[in-house]
Order: sequence, then structure tokens, then C-alpha cells
Amino acid sequence: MKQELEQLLRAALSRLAGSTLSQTPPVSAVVVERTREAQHGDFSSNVALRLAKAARKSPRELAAAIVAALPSNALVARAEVAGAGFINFYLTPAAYAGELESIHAHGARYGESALGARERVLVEFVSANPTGPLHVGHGRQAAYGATLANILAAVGYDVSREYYVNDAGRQMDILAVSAWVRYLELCGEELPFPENGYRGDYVRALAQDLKSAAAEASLRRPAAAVLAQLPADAPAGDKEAYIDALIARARELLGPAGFREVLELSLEAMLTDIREDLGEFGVTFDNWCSEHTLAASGAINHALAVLESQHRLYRKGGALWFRATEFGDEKDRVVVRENGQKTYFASDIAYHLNKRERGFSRLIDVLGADHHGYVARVRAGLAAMGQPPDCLEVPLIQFVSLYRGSEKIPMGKREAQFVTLRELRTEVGNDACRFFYLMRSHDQPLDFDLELAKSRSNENPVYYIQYAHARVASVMKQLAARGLAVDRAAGLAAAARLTESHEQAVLQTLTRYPEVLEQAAENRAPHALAHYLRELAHAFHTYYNAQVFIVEDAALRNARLALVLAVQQVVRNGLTLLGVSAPETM
RNA sequence: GUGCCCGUAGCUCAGGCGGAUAGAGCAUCGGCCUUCUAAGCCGAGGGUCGCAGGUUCGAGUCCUGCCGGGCACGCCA
Repeated sequence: MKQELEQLLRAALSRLAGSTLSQTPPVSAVVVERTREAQHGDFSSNVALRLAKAARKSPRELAAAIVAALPSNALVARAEVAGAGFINFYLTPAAYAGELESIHAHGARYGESALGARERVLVEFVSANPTGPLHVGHGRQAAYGATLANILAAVGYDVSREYYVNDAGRQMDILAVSAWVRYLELCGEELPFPENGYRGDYVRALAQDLKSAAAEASLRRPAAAVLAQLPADAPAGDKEAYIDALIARARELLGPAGFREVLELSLEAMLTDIREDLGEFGVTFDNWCSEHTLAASGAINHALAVLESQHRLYRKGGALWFRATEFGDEKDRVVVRENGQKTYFASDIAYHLNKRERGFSRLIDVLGADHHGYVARVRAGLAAMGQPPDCLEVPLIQFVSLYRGSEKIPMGKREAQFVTLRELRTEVGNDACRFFYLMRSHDQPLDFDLELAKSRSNENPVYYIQYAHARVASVMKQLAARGLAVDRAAGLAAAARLTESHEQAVLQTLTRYPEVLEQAAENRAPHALAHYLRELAHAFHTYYNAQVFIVEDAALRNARLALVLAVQQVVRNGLTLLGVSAPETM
């Protein structure tokens, strides 16, 4: 509807070009918006106000000329000049009837559009290190990324969802050695647990896995051999030096293959856990991209070669540096350390170059807010490798604080008592969990109240929306119980009977859905959809209380049922994008 | 110190490519179940949009400065 009105305005403007206007204004000047007040019509445009100065006319005068030049259209009952020079559009009943019909015709696909023009977008999200279970912060990133991807796909982007697995580097060694030490404990060895090791219970589970997998305790070594001549651990010594020495010792005692076995098994177990956790949460990926595999394929060397060919690298102090400052970063960055090791940054830019080379024109990285320093660096890297720097977008997801009522739950990785996503989902349920994560803007810190999310009351917005869906289902059951059936065609044909103010309000809200989806996609703002669904549910509940749907008059009854079924359809479509179920009963 | 995010009703937050009288939920107060699910609806009160300037026909929205809060600034991963 909105786009059609914009086209009408553009047509009017080009008719005026050469006379009233010196030239046809740019497409971006033509903006049509929903009105806030019913007395201002259904849609409104401020083009005349924007163009008045250039046209050397008063806004109202120009608006009148534009209105006079508007082609006639079946959607528009009348267009008039109002206020300072706004052009207000009043739609015909047929316009709404047509949109109602469209909802029924498109069903689950209503709201989809071609806005994205099949542009290939890679949405990378979660990408948590596989060194422990996901926590509530990852949950927010998962909900955001999955929903954003759903919405982008709905408006016509060719979307791929990816999880980047940081399975190379020291933190994997630390995980492996943590699991191994727990395994040795299980075998009956007595040795201290490293200060810098991973302490969570899941590491003990990994040790159990190791024990059942390792035939005849083949990975067991005497504690004395493990600990011989190791430096002191914290607090007396350096915990970093200690764990590195312990890793080296493990490699030495188990051999490269044995150590690799421990590492692989731990990694696989963690990834399986993460994959299942996310799967239960309704979050799936098209690709799990392994850093280790990427590095083994030569991607990092390739990226470094590209940088070298552009003369963006230099040596200083034995290390290889990238001239990031030439691309807007605050300092140059090391890509290969003095010891010959490539940095995490090197593999990061290699990964992003790889994304581009796989054919994705737009890269969206969903990251935690604490990663914001990383954005300028990676963008600099992309630019230096000849990629357009604005192809990378990084929505930063602010932190989640958990509350039980008014009491804040302390969190912190170090204390090993941080709340996992699984615990949260188990306690409040997947639906409430996803909705609560999504109802706040992602750049706003989130206070997640467990009591509220669990409450089955009017305080809880999830149920409010789901209830609207279930209520429609209930109406249909009542209908059947009275020996009646819906005649959708008859209802749509009688759409002109939907003249009550509540019916107009429901229609008006329903027809906004495609606009909401496009806006949510363009602003990367899934929460806009959550808010819209609450408004739609409100319009419906109000209507439900004000009017009886199952009336004697068959034409009116079918028209109302067609309207109410359309509400159910749009609620279901929206909830599906949010990853929230749409129940038939509550 | 430098950079990023944020500051809107008692509380939690929408509204941010400038647009007409700033909204919602919760909380508070008052109403509505013999009639399609009351997990619902209707009504009332509640605001210096952090502060000060600027840009213009028009600023919660854009610009500058300040105040306040959060986060980040490694040859860690």
C-alpha cells in the first residue's frame, strides 16, 4: 500500500517537473508515512515541505499542485493538503479489503517482499568459544541473530547463517589439559587443578567421556611424571606460565596424537552440547566454520599474501605488522608475532576475506558489546585487502542482567556460577526466553526478570500475543460446535461490512505488517516486530471484547471471521519469525 | 586519557534517515465475566525527552560542549 502511494507521488512530481518544479526530485525525497492521528488520514507525506524551498513556493501551494497532479487510483479515496503542507491520503474501503484478501491468499508468506533483491548476506552469530556451555549473554545473541536472519530472508535477502568455531589456539589447549587433569583425577591420580584451567562441571563430564573412550586408561600418566619440575602455579607463581608448561608436559607425555585425541574429543563434546542447546532454542546454522580448518586450508597465508601485495605489511621488532592506521584504525596491528605465531587478528581478517570470496556481498557479525574495539580493526583489514569496508556491519548486543524479582543475580565467568542458557531456558521456557531477549532493542542493556518471564499472568507480554492466536482458534472451535463453518470467499466478498471502528483499527494494524518487516530488516531491529505483534494483539483483544463474531447474519459473520483469521495468520507469521510458538489453546 | 553504546512517566522501555497534540507495558486508582477463553477489555492520574548552546518553517530525533552510567582499549584468545 505504502509503496503504491509513493509511486503515485513520484508520478505526480514528474508531471510537475519542468513547470512547477525545475526537475524531478530524487526518489529518496518521496516519503510516505503512516499517520499518528486518524483525522490525518491513513498515510501522509511531507514531500511538499521538503521541496518547497527549492521550488520557491509555499509548502501548501506546492502540496496543492502535487495533489492536483496525482493520478487517480483505486486505493485512494481522497488526498488533501493539511497543516503546514502535508499531503494526507484517505484510503478507500476497497484498499483494505484488497489487503485482507492478500493476507488470505498469501497465508504463511504474507509479509514477504523483494526488498533484499536476493543479495547474499552472511549472518555470523553466537560463535562462542567451544570451551564451555553457552551463557545467558550468548542466548541474547542467538535470539537476535536467528531472528534477524529470519526477517532478512522474509524480505528477500539470500541469507546464510554461520557459527565461527574458534577451535585453534591456546584456549583449546587449556580446555584439553583441563579435561585431562580431571580425567587423571578420575583415574585416581592426585594432582592439583591448574588455577587457569576451566573449572566448570562440564569439564568433569568431558573427563568421563575421555575415560569411557580411552581404552584401558591409555591416557593415564602418573601424577609425579605430570608434575615433575613444573613452575609454581598461582598464587605463588604465574598461572599463565604454569598452564603453558602443563600443556607442554601433556603433549610430551601423550605424544602429539594422544594430545590431539584429548583435544578433539573435548571439542566435539562441547560443540555437540552447544549445537543441541541452540537447536532446542530454535536456532540453527547453515554452516559451522572451523578456524582450524580455515587455517589448514591456507586462508591466513592467502590473506597475508594479499596484504603483502598491497604493501600493507612491515617488520618491526621481529614481528610482522599491518598498517591498520592507514585505514582508520587507531594503531597498527601485529599479524605474525615475534615467535612466528599468527595472531588472532590475522585469522580474523582472513576469515572475513574468505566470507567475501565465498560470494557474500554483505557481512553481518553479531557480537557482544565488549567486542566493539574489534570492528575498526577488521574493517581496516577488509579495506586493505581491497574490499569495501562498509560491507561489514556489526550489531553489538548489549549485556544481559538476570533478576529474580528485584534481586540481581550475580554473574561472572570466573566464579563458575554464571547462568547457562540451558538453565534459563529450562526455567522460563523457550518461548518466553526468545521473546524477552527480543523485546528490547539490542543496543540497550537487558534486564531479564525470571519471575516475570515465568509468570502466567497479564504481566507477561508473550502470553498476551499467543493468547490472541489461541483465542481465534477457540472462536473457530465454537463455530464448529454450533454446526457452522467459515466461508472465507463469502467473508472477503462482504469485507465492506467491516465498518465498526474496532474493525477499522484491526485492518489498519494488520496492513502495517509488511512495512514493519521491512523496517525491522533495514534497521536490523527485530524488536520492532515484537512490539508490533503486541499492538496487533491489543487491537484484536479490544475488538474481541467489543464485538461478537459469530452472529446470525452469515455475510457479516463470514466477514468478521475472515478478519479474525487474518489476525491469526499474521500473528503466527510474526511469532514464527521470532522463533516463538503460536499455540491453538492456552 | 582515547574510542563505542546509553540517559524519555514512579519502574522497565518504544519512538532516532527531523514533521502535526511525545507513546506502551508494569505499578497506582476506578469500572466490566448468565453471552465466541477475564492469560482479556474500558477509564483516570502521571513528562523541563540528562543539562546548555547551535542548525531551520519545524528538534525527543541532527551538530557541538558539559554532566552521569556501561563497555573496550595486548606480539591474550
